[in-house]
Amino acid sequence: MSKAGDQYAVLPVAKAMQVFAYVASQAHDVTLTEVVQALDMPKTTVFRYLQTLSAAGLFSHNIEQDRYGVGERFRELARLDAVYHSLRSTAQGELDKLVGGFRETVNLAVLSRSDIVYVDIREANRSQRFQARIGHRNPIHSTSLGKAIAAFLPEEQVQGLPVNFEPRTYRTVADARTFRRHVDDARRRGYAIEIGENEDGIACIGVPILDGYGYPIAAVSLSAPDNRMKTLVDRAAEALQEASRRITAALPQISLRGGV
Amino acid sequence: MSKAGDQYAVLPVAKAMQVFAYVASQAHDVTLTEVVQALDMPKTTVFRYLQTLSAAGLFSHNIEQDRYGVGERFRELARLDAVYHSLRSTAQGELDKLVGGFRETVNLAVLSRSDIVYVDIREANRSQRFQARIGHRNPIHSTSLGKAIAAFLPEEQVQGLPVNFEPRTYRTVADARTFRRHVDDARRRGYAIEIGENEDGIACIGVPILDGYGYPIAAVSLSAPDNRMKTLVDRAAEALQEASRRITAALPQISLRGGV
DNA sequence: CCCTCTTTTTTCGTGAAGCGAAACACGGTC
DNA sequence: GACCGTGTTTCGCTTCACGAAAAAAGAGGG
Repeated sequence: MSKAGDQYAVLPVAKAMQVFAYVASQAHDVTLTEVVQALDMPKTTVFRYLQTLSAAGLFSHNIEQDRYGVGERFRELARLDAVYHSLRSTAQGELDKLVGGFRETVNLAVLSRSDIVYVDIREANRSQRFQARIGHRNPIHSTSLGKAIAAFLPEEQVQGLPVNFEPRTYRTVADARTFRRHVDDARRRGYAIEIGENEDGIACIGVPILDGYGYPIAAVSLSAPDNRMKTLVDRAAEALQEASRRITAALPQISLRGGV
Repeated sequence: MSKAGDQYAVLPVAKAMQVFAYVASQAHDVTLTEVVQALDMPKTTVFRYLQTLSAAGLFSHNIEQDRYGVGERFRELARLDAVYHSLRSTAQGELDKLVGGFRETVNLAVLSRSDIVYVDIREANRSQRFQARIGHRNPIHSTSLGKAIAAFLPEEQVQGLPVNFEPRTYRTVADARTFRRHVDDARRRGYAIEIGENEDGIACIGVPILDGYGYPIAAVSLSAPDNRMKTLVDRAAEALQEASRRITAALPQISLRGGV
């Protein structure tokens, strides 16, 4: 494989990845010597990589047979990536359609601990200063994205959410009761609204994206200055829900349960 | 994570795996500084790991945005593993049932280049000396496993098989014509037979395992001394086909195409 | 348009630590 | 019981990974 030329390559890492790729592409669990012969590396070196990768959980080491195979941690990461990858790629077209139809900013976000994380953002209007960026976090309680996801989370998981009710504007939801009401409303309605609770003058309407098991793995939202938003709430909610349904349909049938 | 105590751990590899896990578990493509902050590692170090992992194809480096994400090579390996893992785990019970029902050795194998590779083996009779082991290879043309798979491969792929017709016993198929006939017979019949062509005195009957797209990703076989085999060909073929169908049904709906 | 701040890339000398030969231990097999 | 073919362990020698700090490349902002 390419190893010269990549001037910043860290050799142990590059070689360990060769081992990784070999083991992962075998249908059976492999032995130390098998890897050594296949990759023509010193026994000690391969031994150490196998140990290291096993310790990291990417491999599982079957002690009684002295065989190494792909580990559960790797499979978790792979499942997570499969879902997220599919989410982003199928959402792409839908986001484009939405931003094209409304000429307002459209966001895609997932839940991560007590925050929502922006995964994709399409700005209709590049002059806005405050827009979020990919990877940025916002609280659950101050965004329509967060409320939309919370609304469709299993009850016990909503309880467990570490919401801190940190105020973002003077309108930010400040206590559990109000939050609860907003979330219940969102569940009943099928979409969440947020008016200047995260950023003054900006309103948002958010819709969850459910996976095949009804679990809200993400949310899409449309955000606009609140005067403009008033006139298009209904149309936007409808369009967002349609987009969400289409994204759900294209998602792989994989459950994430505790994987996040 | 555990890093002390693992006396053979190679630090660069272990740390690179932390980076790997972080990137893979984010829903969005990440930036260098984001990883640095999240993992609290020196910037240069993380930079090098990201470069190394990108060079290995496990990550993709989005140059214009300077973001790193999971790469296609990783996804390939993940798909491959998902299929193989599922294959082995769902085959397990079926193999047990077969060996219990017939008291003969049962094998599970996949195709790898010009060989079949044993993935699981259940020996009814531990006194046999010649049995294959997990990971061992045998030629396609001398085994019922190979012929069963070849019989259900797309035509152009059968042509491309680098079969060398190396003789294993005096009965081994020695030319393309005969091989062709055996394979065609197997396709017609739904199972392949092999009588002393791989090992004197041992006969085998093999059935392909198709994935959801009809592609033969593996094969199961029952092998027995040929005198015993005579009396149970029909029953065995039936049982193997039943097992194969059940395994297929439990396989994930993922296509492997050129991934092997 | 230039200036400034942020983020990524490059350089470089030091010394920690990865390397691999070879020796050891272990479990089968003849 | 001696002999493979395994997987571990040790050990001394460099190698090569490390991270500070500087340079380059972008992104805003005045």
